[in-house]
Parts: sequence; structure tokens; C-alpha cells
Amino acid sequence: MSYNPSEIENKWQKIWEDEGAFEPLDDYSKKKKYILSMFPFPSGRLHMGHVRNYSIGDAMARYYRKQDYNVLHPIGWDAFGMPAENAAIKHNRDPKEWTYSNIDYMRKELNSLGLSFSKTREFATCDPLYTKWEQEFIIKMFKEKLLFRESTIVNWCEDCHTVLANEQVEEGCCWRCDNEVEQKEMDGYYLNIIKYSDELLDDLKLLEDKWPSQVLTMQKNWIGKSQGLEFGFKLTNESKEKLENKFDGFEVFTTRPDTIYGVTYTALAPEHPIVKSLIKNSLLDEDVAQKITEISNMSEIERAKADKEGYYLGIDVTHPLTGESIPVWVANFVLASYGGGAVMSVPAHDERDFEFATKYNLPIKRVIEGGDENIAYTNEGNLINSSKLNGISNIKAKIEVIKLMEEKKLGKGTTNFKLRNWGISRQRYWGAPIPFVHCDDCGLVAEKTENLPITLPDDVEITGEGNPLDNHPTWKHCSCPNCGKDAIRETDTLDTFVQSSWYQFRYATNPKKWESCGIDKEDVNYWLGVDQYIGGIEHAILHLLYARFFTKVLRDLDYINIDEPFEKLLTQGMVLKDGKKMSKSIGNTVDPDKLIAKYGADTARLFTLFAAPPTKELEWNDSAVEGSFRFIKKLYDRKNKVTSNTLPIIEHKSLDKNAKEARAKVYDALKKSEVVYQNSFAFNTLIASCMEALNALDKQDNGDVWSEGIYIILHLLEPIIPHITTELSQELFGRANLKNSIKVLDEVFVKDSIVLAVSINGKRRGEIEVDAGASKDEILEMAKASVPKWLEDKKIVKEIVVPNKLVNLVVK
RNA sequence: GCGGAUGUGGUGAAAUUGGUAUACACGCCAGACUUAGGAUCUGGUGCUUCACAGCGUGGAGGUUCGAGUCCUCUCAUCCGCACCA
Repeated sequence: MSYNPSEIENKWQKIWEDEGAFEPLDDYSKKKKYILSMFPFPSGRLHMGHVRNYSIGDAMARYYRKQDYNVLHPIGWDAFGMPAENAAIKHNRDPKEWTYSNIDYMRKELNSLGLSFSKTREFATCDPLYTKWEQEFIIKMFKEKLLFRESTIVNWCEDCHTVLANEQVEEGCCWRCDNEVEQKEMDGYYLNIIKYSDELLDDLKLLEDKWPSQVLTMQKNWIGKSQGLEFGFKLTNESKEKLENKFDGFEVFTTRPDTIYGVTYTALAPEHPIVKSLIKNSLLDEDVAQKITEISNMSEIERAKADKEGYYLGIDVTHPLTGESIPVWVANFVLASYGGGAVMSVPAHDERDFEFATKYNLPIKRVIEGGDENIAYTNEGNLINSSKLNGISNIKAKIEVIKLMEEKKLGKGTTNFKLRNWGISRQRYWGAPIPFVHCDDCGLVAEKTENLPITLPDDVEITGEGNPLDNHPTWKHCSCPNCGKDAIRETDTLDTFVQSSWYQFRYATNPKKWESCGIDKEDVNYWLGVDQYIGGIEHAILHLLYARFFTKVLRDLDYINIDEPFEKLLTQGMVLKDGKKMSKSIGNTVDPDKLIAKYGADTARLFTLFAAPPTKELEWNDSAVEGSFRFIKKLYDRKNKVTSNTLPIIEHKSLDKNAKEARAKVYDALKKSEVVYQNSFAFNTLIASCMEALNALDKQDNGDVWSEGIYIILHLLEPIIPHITTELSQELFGRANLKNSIKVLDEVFVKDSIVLAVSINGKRRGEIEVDAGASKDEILEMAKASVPKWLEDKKIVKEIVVPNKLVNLVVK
């Protein structure tokens, strides 16, 4: 009978389902593994990236199950988000109906891959039961002042008609639709991630060697810690009057306190309150005011590309140490969101300041020795023109200036972060409602816990114009949870990244408790951290930073006891075709359904893991898929060679050379499997080893050796190609070889004779076969005899014998 | 600009501590079986050369008996951040 993948695969998928084969046990005395692949967004169909992601995770889960671990390997749906609303706008579909029907379809697709997910722990983040607990966390965070509402300048995507967090802006464009992001001032809800900056940074050390260094570096840079001095510039009396005494001065932050004597001007961001006040009170020339407003309206990316531009504001401050009068400028390169939106400018030692000063003829005062006068000198050196600090190194001066400023109570040493607070409100319908109410008397009030979840209305019109919840005739009208008066419900919904920040804890919580709590501490203590997390590099900052932050917050709110959610992280490479990322618009996609229909799930999984190591990009190749299919067919065919239905006991010495060689290959693969499944994840090399073993088995005809070989190969490949291996294992060995680990027999590696390479001056010139017990002298003698041609008229000056490897003769 | 990676046959890729470079697979070539083959099987396949031999892991040096692997410099490609004061 020939290999029929669909028959075998359907059969086993049904059996696994009936057996409940992949449910984790409640027995918390067992050793555990929590293997998690990032959950999918229910877009409608699986793509090859999913297949790769879940094949990797499934291989690990199945491996550990066989090693007698209690394994949690769950799946669910990251189900809120824009595409559901876009489907509503474009195809007049109800977002809820669209989402859940996509989930139903994709669940079937996942099932057809034979993935060993728990069926009882599946949920969608749009399930009201999930929303309920998320809203509870949000309210708790509000009460602990970790969540607040404020009006700031935000990133606005006009296409998506919503605010975006900083992390969701890529090169000035929306991460979802690639539309250019605008700056806009509006109210929003924020989570105080800045409070956790130091911990988020420091704990990256706990993840060293467990997460890819690239991801750690990206997070480190994103958090962007820098140390320096914060101090104030006081406005001159004249300037103060001009500003109607509304301002005393402004604060600046610098990482170069050593250059403080070199300040020749200061610069404010266009959004700075002083600038706004000047414009508002018409204290600037009309065209200057006009220009500043223009800069304000520019997107960040436009500003970054623009030439340096700025204007003198007609006001001055006093240098805190020299008492000199310093002009105040507005400049397009000063960021409103960092360091208070104001900088001290030292053109002699900062490239940006130098460029600006040169353009506007501002004075340049050198305070560090060295370098070329025609460019900014940013290296180390000794101080000059710096009063009492002259002569000391600038490195020392950094500390001295901070000390001096602190003594004089003019400023303080401080730390600054690039990380901004996480803006979590979205002006969209298909998300979790933010559970707050606006009351004229009580202000912003959290909803009562017993009223949760606050769910979305079903009868909603989604047109793409404005916020559907806000446009809904009745939904937002409610009574104040505090005083009972008429009030307005918040119509913003939560960023979908909030849902994916705690789903790993929800999976770990026993489903029996899902009604009564959001996260069960005992369950989480047993299952977390996630032993292996697998997903795309695109979440290096976004999801992975938010989830780390959320974990620390939930810990501080006493929901859990852990510090980091994901112990180990594997970032899989992209799936490419013709050198490009598979995408619908390019039209180079491969449909997993068709692939499975043609070759079966096992071939799809085998190819995916064989063609490249998981962290690298995977180039799709149709004929290489055929190759994987061929291997499985060959494996299936060789079942006829098996003569024993248990693992035979073999007397190794009695075997012929090819049989010995075959056993060595089989056990090589077994030995390799431990490293691959537990550490390197180089499944491609394990598969290659199994192919070598099968090739070697083909060169001999001992039934016991065949039986042992197939017994072990099926065991090794079950995590990768579960259907065919289980089918054969059932038929040949009653699945005994899939239950436990198999011991490596060292005797099969012992050889009677060894082939050594003979090299002259490091170049391979021949080889010899020596007795396993041969002495060094015997080996050398044979080696010399084997390469007479290369020793003629030469003198051997050195002889090196590397056991089991080679002989090197150095001649002159 | 800053940070992180990656460069090995025609292709995807292997290669403990430095120890026979190119395992495994795809492709290609030849053959067998076949009415036929996009099926299956066997053999071959880094480059130059009739051969001897020489050259080969982006490039140039270095350390070493010996370097894909270690060190220095350099080039190319990819990714991330991007005026963070």
C-alpha cells in the first residue's frame, strides 16, 4: 500500500481529538514546560509564517511531552483590531461575525496541520469574559495611579482614524497602514511605563543568552537611558516682563554638563509653552509666528528630514554660572517630548548646535581642548575657558559640574529616558471598551467592578467616519457609578496590545476558574515563565516590551509573583519566495491549505523545518518540498524492513561493517536530538542526520538493525512529522517508541579501525586506516609510508597526531 | 550617524575544543526500468587542468604544525533606531 497522507492525517487528528491527547495535567508536582507560539490575529486564512511558527513550537511541545513533562501548549486568538472594522466598512460585515467565522475557519486549518494544542484553553481576546478581567486590571491600575488621562501631543493616523503609541510609529508612518502620522494634541489614557524604565532595562540582564541579543539591544535602545544634569535657565527681568511674568525660566537636560561654560544660546521646541505664549500674545513678528506654526504642523519624519531652522524669540536667559545673558531661540530640531522640550546649546562641542550656530551666526565658544576649529569637537580633552575647572579632564568635569550645580542648588544630576508613556486609547469600535465614565460632578470615574464587562453594542454603524461608539445614539449615555447622575461613558477602546500583554497568564489559569478570576496566582506560579516563546522579530519592541511591562505591573498589583513573562525567546525568520517576503500584493504567496491537500501536513512541516534553521529566513522552493515528500514516502516504504516489534537487543560485534555503520548513524542522530530539541533548535541538522541514518540503513540488510533504526528514527521525527511517525509506530511497535526517551548506546560508536587523514604542512595528502588500539609510533610509521612522494628529499621537523582525526607532518 | 547581525558550491545549507571544508537536500549530468514520465532506482557533480597538480568559506594581513572557526583592518548586504541634547 502506498503512502496516503490525507487518510493517515485525518485518522490521527481524529484519534488525538478523541483522546484529548494534548491537555495539560492539573498535577503540579510534575515537571513542566510551557511552550508558546505567538497567537495569531484571525485575519481569515493561515499563511506560511504561521505554519513555520507553529511547526517550531509544536516540535518543542511534542518533544517535551515525550520526555514526560507536563506540557502547556495553548492557542488562542488576538481578535480585536482594525481589520475587522475594515471588513465592516468594505464588505458590510459585522466585525464580531467576521472575527468569529474567521476563527472557525483558521481553527480547522491549524487542526489540519496536526498541531498539539490544548483544546480546552482556547479563547479569543474579544470574548466578553476576557474583556471583563482586562477591564478589572485597568481599573486597578487607575486606582493605583499607574493609569491616567491627560492631554498631550499624540501620533494620529488619519487613515485608521486613531491615536498610535510611539512604538506603533515606524519611520514616521503608521505600523498598520503605512500612512504618514500627524502630531495632534488630544486627551488620552496612558499607562505609566516610564515608572518601570529602570526595571525594564535592568531586567534585560536576566534575559541575556536566553533572548536574541538583537532584541535585547533594541529594547535597551528604545528605553534609551542617559545620565546627565538637569538645571534651570532664569529669564532676564526684561524678558520676564515681556512674558507678563507668566514664566520664570525653563528647565533643560544635558548629558554634557562638562561643556556648560560653552553655552552660547538656548533652544526651545516649537511646542514649548513659552513659544506658544509668545505666539498667542502676538509678541513675535507675524511671519516668524507663521513659520513656527508651520514647523509645529510638520510630522516628525518631515522635521527629521528638514534642514535646521530656527528663530530668535526676542527673549534672553542668564547663564547660571557666568551670569552672562544668553539668547533664547526656537529650533525645529528640538523635540518637545524629550528633556522638557528645551536644550542648552554648545556649538563648539555638539554637531547639531554647531550647524545651527554656523547658519545663524551665533557665537561658538570652545571649552575643551583638541580637534579642528572648523567642526564641532565631540571627543575627550581638558577644559579651557571654564573658570575654576580649567585644566581638568572633561570626564572628571562632568561629575564636578553636577556637584557644583547641586551645591549651589541650581540643578541636579538626573537620568532621562527616551521611553514615553504608553498611550492606550484608540478611537475605534472593535476593541475592549475603556471602563470609565465622565461625570460633570465627579470627573473621571471608574466603572463598578460588578458592572463588568462593559461590552460593545451590537447595533453599530461602521462607516469609517469618526468613532462608531461615539456616534452610537444611546450606548454612551449612562449613570455615574459614583453619584448616579446622568453621565457619559468613555467611547475610546483599548489598544489591542493590552490584550496580548497578559494572555500568557490567562492560558496558564485553569479554565475551570475563568469565570471566577482573570489570573490564578497558583496556576501561574506553576506554569510561568513561558519556557519557550516563539514569534516574529517584528515584535522585538512592541508586544515584547508591553508584555514585560504588564507582567511587572500585575506583579505589583499582586496578581502574580513573577518578574519576566518569557524565559526564552526564539525569533523565527521570515518566509520568502523569490527573495521577497510573501505577500498578497506581490502575489508570491503559498497557500498552506493547497500545500496540505497536495502533500499532507507532514511534508509541509518537514520542509519548513528542514529548509533553514528557524531563526533564519526561509526561501520557499517547490522542488525542495517534493524532496521532503520523497523522504517521507521512503520512510513509509521501509516499514517492510522491520522484523521486530520491540527494540531488539543487538550484539554489535557480530555485525558486518555496513550494519555497524548504520547503527552508528542512527545513534548519532539520537545523540544529536537532545541538543537540537533543547538548545540549538537546528531541526534542519537533526532531519539531515535522520536522512543519513536511513541512507546508511539502506546499505545493509540486517533485520534487527533495521528494526532498531526505524524504532529510533520514528521516535526522533515524531515531533516534526507526527502523523506518519505515529501511524508507523502504531503498526510496527504499538507506539511504544513514542512514550519515553531512548538511551544512547555508547558501544555503537566504538570502532575496530579508524581512518586518519595524513597531511603535510597542513595540506591533506592521503589517508590511512589504523587499528583502534594503534600506538602513536605505529600511526606515524604508517602515515609516513602512505605519502612517500611528499617526503622525498625532505626533512620532517615536526610530527603531530590528533587522535581519531589526523596526522600532520611538518617538512622542510 | 548610532546599534545589531550576516557573507561558505548553480541553490537551501552542514562543519564539538582551531584538526580531512561543502554533510543532508534541491538542481544538473549520465544510466537502468518503463508505452510514457514531472514516478522509481543507480552512479556522478566546488573551480582550473588531458594529467601531475594548483586554487578554493566576501577581501587584505596576522597568530598557529594546522584557521570557515581566533585577532587586526577592510568591503558588501540586511535589519533596527534615527536630530534623544
